[in-house]
Amino acid sequence: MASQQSEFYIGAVAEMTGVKIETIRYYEKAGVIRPPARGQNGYRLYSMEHVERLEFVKRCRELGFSLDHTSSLLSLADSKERTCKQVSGIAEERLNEVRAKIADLRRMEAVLKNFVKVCPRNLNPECPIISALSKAT
Amino acid sequence: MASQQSEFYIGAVAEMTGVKIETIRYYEKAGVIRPPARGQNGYRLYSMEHVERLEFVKRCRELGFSLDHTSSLLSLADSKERTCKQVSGIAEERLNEVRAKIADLRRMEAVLKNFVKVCPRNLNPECPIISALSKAT
DNA sequence: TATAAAGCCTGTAGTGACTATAGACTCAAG
DNA sequence: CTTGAGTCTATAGTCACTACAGGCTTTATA
Repeated sequence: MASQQSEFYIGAVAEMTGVKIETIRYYEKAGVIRPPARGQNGYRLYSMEHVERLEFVKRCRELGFSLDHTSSLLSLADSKERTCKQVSGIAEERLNEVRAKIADLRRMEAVLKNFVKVCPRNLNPECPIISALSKAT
Repeated sequence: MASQQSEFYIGAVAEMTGVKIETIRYYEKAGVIRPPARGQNGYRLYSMEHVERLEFVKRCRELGFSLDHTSSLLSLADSKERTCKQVSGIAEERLNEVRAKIADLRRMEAVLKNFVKVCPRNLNPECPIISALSKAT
């Protein structure tokens, strides 16, 4: 609350956020997070604000948002002119992607499940899986 | 059946299989499919066997098998010493991957669905999505 | 005090599975 | 004879990291 100017080296930030050192530097180069101050030795000096931003990015990434979308969400979080609609637009887009991917994977799962079911799993060379992969349905 | 030695240029093969020209060349360089014969002009000449192999690869890729696993499946398809068990081992591995990914995506879906649900999607800056992303749960 | 270990720096290359481009050659049609 | 389509090679770009190599600085130990 007061003027506690706590600053952290990259290693401490990595430990606090669970984002790897290399990834933090990568985010900086990719323009996702702003470059922090530097000490006399050239070391990056992060403030608590940086740590919070990195946590924001981490949560976005855990939801599968691209770095582009993550950057957009981050600037919306900063902007005073943002509208709730803009934010939910990005979220909806991601939700649709996720649902499409689930549908894809469920199709794959069905086929693979059947493969495993019909396969005798023995030591003979005859295999229904190979047959299925070898000719069109 | 007879000695019909039909040969195709890469463009024809791409059209027949639905695998893009560049991808076919990439598969060759990556060692997934064997290099075909070449005509006097240097053009690749594919046999029907090549076409079938490419279709095999395509089906594997549609099930999400890695190129490594696809290569393994392809050589198992060729091998006389293969066992059904080896094949189903690879399929089971992929099935587990697919199920793990579905589980991941379902978690994301749940969160995103809730985001969209609780978001008023209006023109105000207050947004529960931004709030949720900004602080830890 | 010397030195070693740990941490930080930059820059570059590798990952997977393509996709795209540049520049050159060949081939068929008008 | 020229145009356009098809093919060739080699290289770079994509995404989101990850892993070096080689060189600083800082901290801990002998």
